[in-house]
Amino acid sequence: MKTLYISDIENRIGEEVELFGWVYRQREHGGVVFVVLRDSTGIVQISIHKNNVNPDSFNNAQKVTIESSVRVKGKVIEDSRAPTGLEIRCSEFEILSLSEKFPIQEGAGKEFLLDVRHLALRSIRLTEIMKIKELIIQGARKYLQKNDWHEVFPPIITSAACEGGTTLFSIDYYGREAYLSQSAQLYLETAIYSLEKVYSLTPSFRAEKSKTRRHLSEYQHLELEAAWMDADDIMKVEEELVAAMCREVSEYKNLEKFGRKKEEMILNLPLERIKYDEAIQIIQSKGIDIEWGDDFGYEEEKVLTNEFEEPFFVYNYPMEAKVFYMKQNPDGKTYACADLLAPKGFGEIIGGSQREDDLKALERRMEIEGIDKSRYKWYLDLRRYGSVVHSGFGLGIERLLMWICNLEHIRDACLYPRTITRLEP
RNA sequence: GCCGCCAUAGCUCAGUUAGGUAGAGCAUCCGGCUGUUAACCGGACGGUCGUCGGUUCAAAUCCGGCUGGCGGCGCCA
Repeated sequence: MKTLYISDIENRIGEEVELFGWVYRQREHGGVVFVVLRDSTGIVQISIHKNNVNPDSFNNAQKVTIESSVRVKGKVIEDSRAPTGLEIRCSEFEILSLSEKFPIQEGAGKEFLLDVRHLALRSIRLTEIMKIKELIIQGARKYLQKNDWHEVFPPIITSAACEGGTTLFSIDYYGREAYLSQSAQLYLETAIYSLEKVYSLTPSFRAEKSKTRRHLSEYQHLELEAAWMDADDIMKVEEELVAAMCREVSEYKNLEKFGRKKEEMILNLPLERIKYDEAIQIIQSKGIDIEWGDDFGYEEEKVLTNEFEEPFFVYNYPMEAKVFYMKQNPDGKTYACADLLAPKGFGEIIGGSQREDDLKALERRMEIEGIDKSRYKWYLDLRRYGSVVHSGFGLGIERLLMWICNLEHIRDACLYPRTITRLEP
């Protein structure tokens, strides 16, 4: 078993070490061969001098191909000429598996890289993005555990829509039509009557034929739901959670590669909160034609989010722009809901609200929006048996990661992005 | 669903405006080089120009259909 990783060798200067990894680059220069070795922790240059190794090792280093797996022995030395300032002076170079010609080379196009995603995942950039994705989830779990949230595991196979308009993927369920879940929310609502504060991290599926850089057909959805919390309470949870996720990322050593500074990942709480009414005014002041009651399109959202440096809330949206299960405000026109928007056009990261806990009011909303109540019997039951003020929200992990890593396209936030046309590999 | 764009060597692309014998860089192969950093230098190899049809003496280039894809909007997290 491998025991030493490339990131460990900075503590082993002057020592003879053995490393296992993959060939990232190979350059031959007459009597010296340079191999850059890659593993999960980073890269290091190996120099193989003809006169310092046995002929087999030198021959191996000469013929080794990109992405071959290798075993290397040598002394760790500091050398400013090496890409990372550290280098292994090789004494043994063994090829474990000689790679066939690796299909990916510098300058490969986006489409081609997606076709060979199983190989493209070896890139340093994607490796780092996956590590940061893991960090934000770790940050979330730490926060949730510390604050006594219970993790639950709702079904992915469901019988009905959770939200009105969005399109569902249907599957054959023993001869009946079933759907892949697009949100765990309604199931989480059922769990708060026993566990009070619950969350789930599940894939959600949207069959929207969306071809934008912010959309996936399958994404990681972190959803929270809590009894005894109103719209203000849940906004506080939202910002604390996002701050905890960002704080975890702030320790990542290569953040500057993504154009981020450590300080930017320490959010200043409370985050700014603006009413929908104010948001409309800001957008109108930029010369865009929008009226009260309209939801923001992408152009409007971009103009608005460019006014901010950190994520911020927009709350109290008009009812016509949102969904039936939200709690109506006393003004009779808006919902007690809030979205968390990332700055600089990255857009909506969280959508949340207080939920309607009054049976009559909920039924009225469903009638107005033309929703078949019989399909939501169990959901309505929750309002018959000890109804309680409660709130919740959903966070798109890839959307947050996209903002944190300044990604141009959300597909880079996934191992295997699922988009309209992309099902393989 | 709507709007716009693209398809030429293994990869990235030029050539299309104005029709006239298919180009470059990288990769691959061969040779050279003991400090390279996407190494460099020399040579070789590499193509039914997505597909079907039309116009023309002549089509990668002009016109039409089809297929595949990209970007954006709507919708959303």
